[in-house]
Amino acid sequence: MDLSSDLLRGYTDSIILRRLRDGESYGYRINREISDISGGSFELKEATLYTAFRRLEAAGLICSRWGDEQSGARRRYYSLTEVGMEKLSEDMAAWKNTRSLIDRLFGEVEE
Amino acid sequence: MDLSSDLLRGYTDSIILRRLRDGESYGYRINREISDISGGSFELKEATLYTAFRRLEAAGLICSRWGDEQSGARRRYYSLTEVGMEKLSEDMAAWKNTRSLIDRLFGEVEE
DNA sequence: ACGTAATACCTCACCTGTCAAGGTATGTGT
DNA sequence: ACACATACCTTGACAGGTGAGGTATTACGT
Repeated sequence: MDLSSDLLRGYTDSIILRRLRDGESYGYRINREISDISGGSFELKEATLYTAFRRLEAAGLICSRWGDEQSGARRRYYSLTEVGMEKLSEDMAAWKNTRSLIDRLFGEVEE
Repeated sequence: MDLSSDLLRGYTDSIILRRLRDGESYGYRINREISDISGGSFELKEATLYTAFRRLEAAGLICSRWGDEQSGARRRYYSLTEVGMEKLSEDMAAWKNTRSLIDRLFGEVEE
């Protein structure tokens, strides 16, 4: 089952932040990890991913440096700032609330 | 805790459809119900709500009729079409998948 | 008589995030 | 030589959410 990214809109930033919580990483790898975790049912489009990096860096949630690869394509490495770590915590807490809210809104019994 | 509606974008349509599953209703009431269920932490903006009605009706998921209130403001009543009911079922199934995906993407242990 | 609030509907212009479609460059396998 | 994987990037169009505005009816207090 393919998941429409409309349903994940609003989570892209947090998903990327989460990928960086375990340490520095780069775009292509993050994208593959997300695709792997989702079992292929979802993947960020490149345009979305790189737009998100710009947004997150401008907001001071991540920072970047160019890698010094001796061979292969150059990579830009991103890492979480302290503000970014706090934001991630808030986002994960907000997710629990949102999840329970949507569950209730879709619930079988209310009123 | 206030929920950013960015996190709920993509669910507005389904949430409205769900409100109509128990029978005909109208905008103002639907909005109040959503607000009640969320305990006041979330409510659709009017512009969002009425935009959604247009969209859903154009898509053939709901249909509308003007009420014949003897007093008070006029109401436009909406109800689910068959296509709308099917769409709601699909949306609720998609939600379960999305929920589990985000849980995994936010998960503490993977790889 | 007048103002205010609740009910109930609506539209327009703007903003933001997604993404198709393009692009660049390096290294590996055939 | 050519395709493919890795790895990055930008532009323009599009869709949904929303602030700010609007209309109309009824009820209540002063």
